[in-house]
Formats: sequence, structure tokens, C-alpha cells
Amino acid sequence: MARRAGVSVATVSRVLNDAPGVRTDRRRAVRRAARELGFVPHAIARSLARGRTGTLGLIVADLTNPFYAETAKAIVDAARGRGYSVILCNTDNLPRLQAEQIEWLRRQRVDGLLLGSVHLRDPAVERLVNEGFPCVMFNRRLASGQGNWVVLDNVRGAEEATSHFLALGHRRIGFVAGPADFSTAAERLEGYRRALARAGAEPDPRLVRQGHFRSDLAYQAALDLLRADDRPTAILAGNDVTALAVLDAAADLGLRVPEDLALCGFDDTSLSRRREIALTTVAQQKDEMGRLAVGYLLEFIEDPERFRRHPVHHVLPPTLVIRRSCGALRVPMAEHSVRVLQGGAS
Amino acid sequence: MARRAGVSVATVSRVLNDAPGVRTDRRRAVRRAARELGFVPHAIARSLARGRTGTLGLIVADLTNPFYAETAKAIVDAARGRGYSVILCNTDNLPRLQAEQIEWLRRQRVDGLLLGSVHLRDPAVERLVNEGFPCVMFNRRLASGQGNWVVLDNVRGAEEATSHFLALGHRRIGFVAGPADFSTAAERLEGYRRALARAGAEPDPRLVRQGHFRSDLAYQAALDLLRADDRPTAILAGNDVTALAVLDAAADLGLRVPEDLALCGFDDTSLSRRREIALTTVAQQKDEMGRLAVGYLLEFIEDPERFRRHPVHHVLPPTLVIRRSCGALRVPMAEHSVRVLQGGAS
DNA sequence: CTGAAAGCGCTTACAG
DNA sequence: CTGAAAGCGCTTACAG
Repeated sequence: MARRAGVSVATVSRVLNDAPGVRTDRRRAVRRAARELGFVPHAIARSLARGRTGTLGLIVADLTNPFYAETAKAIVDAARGRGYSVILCNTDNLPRLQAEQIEWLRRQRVDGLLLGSVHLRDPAVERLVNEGFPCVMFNRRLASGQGNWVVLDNVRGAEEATSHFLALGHRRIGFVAGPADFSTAAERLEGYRRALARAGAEPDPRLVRQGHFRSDLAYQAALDLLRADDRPTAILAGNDVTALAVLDAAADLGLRVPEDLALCGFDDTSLSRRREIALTTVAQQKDEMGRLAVGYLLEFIEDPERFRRHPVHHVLPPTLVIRRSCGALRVPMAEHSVRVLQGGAS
Repeated sequence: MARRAGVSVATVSRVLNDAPGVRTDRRRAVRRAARELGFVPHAIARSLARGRTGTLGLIVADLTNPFYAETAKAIVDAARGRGYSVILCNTDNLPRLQAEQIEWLRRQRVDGLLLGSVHLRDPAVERLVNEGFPCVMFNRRLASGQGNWVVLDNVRGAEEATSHFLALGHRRIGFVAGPADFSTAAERLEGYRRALARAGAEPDPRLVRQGHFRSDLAYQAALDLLRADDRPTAILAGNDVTALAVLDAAADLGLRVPEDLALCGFDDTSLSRRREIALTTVAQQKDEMGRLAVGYLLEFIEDPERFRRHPVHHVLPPTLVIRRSCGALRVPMAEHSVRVLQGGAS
């Protein structure tokens, strides 16, 4: 290649990297030779020489959850737009697996890490943060609040949903929670409690059940909740997966939604939008979350010092999307200052 | 590191790669030094020296389609189990983007490629195959049949679904097709036609509409089909996304499914399983498809010659999953030799 | 069994 | 502006 263009490999390198200080005619000669030979620089050799790989690691909890599929897509697209590749890992929410994958990705010398499967106490992630390794969490964060993250305002989302139920006249509002060691789940529970407290409603611990964000377990939790004599008239589910399980439980008990039970989820995944389901839910801007996470991570990689001093804590606003399942569509809408959407083809 | 263990870097390399020909005591010394120093070999340097990166490229059409989310998860898991990383790319079915990404991934020196977004005529993929670059297609394949692939028996799947409709007494059976340049869509249409021909039913071209595997376009196609005076009494949809759009169109026209319209999809994605939807559909073994694709690709990488001589063509069997939407659950089941499943919590 | 040395294909001061 | 040379951190014949 260098021979073909009649220059040194150093000059070839400069031209192909658009480095300054090469005479225009040589620049042209190199470009032509490269074209004729179909020459493409060896990315691995370049990585070794530069000490950067142009690769990011992406760790998600569960790719088959539409929430992660959507954020992953946004992340991959954003990274490509900035010239970065992304290596994908799935943890199934197993801390052990996540720790292994973080280790693995660092061995692969990724330039930075996007973390979507963080636990509230998470030694592997805490170590990354303490070492100052470029990483940003999304969706979930550490209990300590350390590090960089972009998350939904889960507390507010749950407050709004709960207040919505209260405004509709519900007094016994149940909550099917997610794992206590996910910040999302913990914050949504917190928001639910705060809204009740603010309304002066007495909190009833029997109305809160653990569903682990899993269909099977959430289904059982919902059955328990709905079989009680003083069953709730409304349920806030920790996420949409949970809400669908509640829907199943209600159906199996012969309860109609929303007539016998009002229901609200979290995430606004594609399922919720179906007219047959029409789930009222707290929506997140998943594309935005993915894009932001990539943007911050790349800035971090460029200028690590700044981020170590001033971590980014980006909180995205929730949007309560009213559909059929909460029952509000049957009452005058004037009282609700929220966006109204109905399911349908999209 | 080498100094710490009192040996040469060559010996360190041998020990850490479990290469033979190192005295046991030295081996131990190296391992101990590695542990004490927390030494991890530099993967990039290793890749450069070995000429292999331990990385695979995965190209999918659309990660937000649950079909691809599920296969991607299976692929990532299988690759990890075999010690490989996977770089993820999304094409949105744009051939141009796919070509770029193939180029990009080869520059990144992936050891092989998993292709889930192939078109029937696909110069970029055909070039890969002709060059003998390690790659395996999944879900979709080339018109020429060249290269390695693992796909569903789409023809048979569509035949079975259509025959099922015929057995239920339907005579006017519509088809909402996918893009003509996807092997999946083409083969499913072919199966539909064959089943009709075998039954001696006269094919009516007006019963076949193009929905492009997109909700919006499939919805329009279904409206057209269902507004006709001699509308079909049953519709086979090219995939589940299409089937859901047909469901919407039917609902908007006041048609009940399955009473006024029998419906069947393809893929068995999570949505179809919901009891509110209960879509009869031709199921694929997505996990198996992903695992197989990875397995073959790694064999290819190990022994390229063999695969160039004897390409792998793996065809997976379809399973017709009967749910509510086809109407069969209202008639005696004895006549149908198919697996019966009902939607519900899972 | 072991080490010195060459080589993987780039980038980047350094000297001219 | 340009090239020779060192260096990135490994692996792997090769010689001993």
C-alpha cells in the first residue's frame, strides 16, 4: 500500500486519519492507491497503537423485555452515528453474570460501558465508578447515587399514577412491586406511598405485594391481592410486564378491568398500546434515554476528569398515558391535566 | 508480570494460554504472580498477534420486533457460552445500511457474521459468501440458496395454516403478504398458494395484498381486503405484526374475530400469546434458531474449507399453534392433528 | 522446557 | 512536509 503510493507507512497513516501536514498531491496519491487496492486499515492494529477500540459495552437486564429492546436499539443506533460499535450482553438480572460480563468487556478493552442492569447495592458497578472507568447507568442506578446515570423520575411517575387513582375516587389502591434491589422498583413504591400519604390515606401494608417484575410471580401476587375480602379497587403495577400479569389474574377471578378493577402500569411498552389491552401506564422516553446515555458516555470518554468531578445525573420526566384500564375514559376528562391516548393501529 | 514471576513473557503467554511444555513449578509461579498483580492479558494485542478477535457480528432487521429480540438474546447467550463477544447492528431492513454494517464489522475484524436481515437478492451478502467469509444467515436467506443458513420451513408452515382454514370450511382465504424480497415472505406466500392449489380452490389474486410487514401498511391492506363485497372469511397474515394490524382493521370495520373473520399469523411472538389477543399462529423455535446459527458459525470459523464445500442448510419445522383467532376452538378438535394451546399467564 | 527475537499492522514523537 | 524508528502487548516458530 505505502509502496503503491510511493510514500512511507507514516504518511499513509496520516492521510487516512486526516491528520494535517501532508502535501496535497501526496494526499491524493495515497487516496487513489487506497481506492485501487481496496485498502482498509486494520482496526485491531490501530486500537493497539492508539489505546482505544471504538467499542462500547452494553449490558441489559433482559432483551426480551420490550423496554430493553427499545433502549438497546436506540443505543446501537446512536453509537453507530458516532462511529462506535457496541458489544451486547444480557444478564437476566443475575448480579453474578453482570459482574462476569463487566470483567469480560473490560478485557475486550471497550472504551466505556452502558449499564442497564444495575442493582441498588452493586459491588461490581461501584468498583467501576470508584476506578473512574467510563460508564453510565440507564434506567436503574446505585443506592448511593454515585456515578453517571440517566433515569426516569420514577417517584413522580408513581405519584401521578396514584393521584390519578385517588382523583377517580379510589381509596383502596394496591401495588404490585418489583425487586426491592432495583432502584426503579424502590422509587415507584416510594412514589405510591408518598401520594397516599399526601392524600391522607392510611397506608395498608397488605395492599403491597412483591411480584419481582416476573409474569408468574406477579400473577400470584395479584391473585393474593384480589382474593382478599377487602380487595383493592385499583392496582398500580411496578411495570407493564407486571400489569399484564395483574390483567390475567383479574380475568381468572372474573373481575372486569376497569369496571371492577382499575389498573395502571409503567413503561408504555408496545403491548400496552394494543386496543385489546389499552393499558394506562407511566410512559418513558426510551429513545431519548438511550441517546442521552450514549452521548454522556462519549463525553466521559473524551474528558474523564470532568465527569469524575461532576457526574451527570439526568432525570427524565414521566408521562401518564391514560387508556382504558384505569377507567378514567368513562368520566369527564376536564379534571385530569394529563395526555390522553387511545390504543389503536400505529 | 514476567519479571515478577521470574520468567520470560513467552512463558507467561504459554501458561496463560494453557499451552503445553512448561514445567509445573513455573506454571504455578506464573499463575500466582498473575493473581497477585491482578494481571489480565491484553485482548487487543492478543487479537493482533493471533489474527482472531473472538468477536462475532450480529445483524438484525429490527430489534423492536420481538422475533429478533428473542433470537438476538439466544445468540448472545450461546456466543458467551463459547467465549465469543457479539457486536450488534440493526438495519431497519435497509439494504444500504446492511451493506455499510457488513463493511464496518469486517473492518472491526469480527471472526464471523450472523445475518438476520438478508434480502433475496443481496449483493453485499452474496459477496461475503463468494469470498468464503465465515457467515451464517438465519430466518431469511438468499434466492440463490447459496451460503449457510438456518430457517423455518416457511412453505410448509403456510401450507398447514391454509389447510387448517380449508378444513374449517373456509373457501375465500385472504393473504396479507410481506416484502417480496424477503425469503420468509415469499415462501409463506408460496405455501399459501400451494395449499389452495392442492385443494383445487381457484386462486383469486384480489385476495392477496401487500402489507410489507409493517403495521400501518398491513392495516391498509387489510382494510382493502375486508371492505370488498366478496371479502375473505379467513386471512393468513405473513407474520404476527401483520396479523395484529389485520385485527385492528377488522375491529374498525366492526368485524368480530373469529366469528366474522378467522385469522392466523406467523412467528408466535409474545403478543400473540396474550389471552386478549389469542392469535393462532405458525410458531418458530427462536432459541433453537439462534443457538444453531451460532454453533454453525463457530464450526465454520474453525474449519472454513469444509463449510465452503458443504454449506449447511438447516430447515426448522413449523408448529401451528391454535388459539382463539382461527375459530377452530369452537369446533370438534379431533379432526385437527395439531398442537393446541390457549393464551394465559406464563 | 525456556528465552530471545521476529512479527501482527498500525500511530506518533522525533529528527531532518 | 516526510520518513525511520520505536512502541502498543501479545504469540509463536526457532534455537538452544
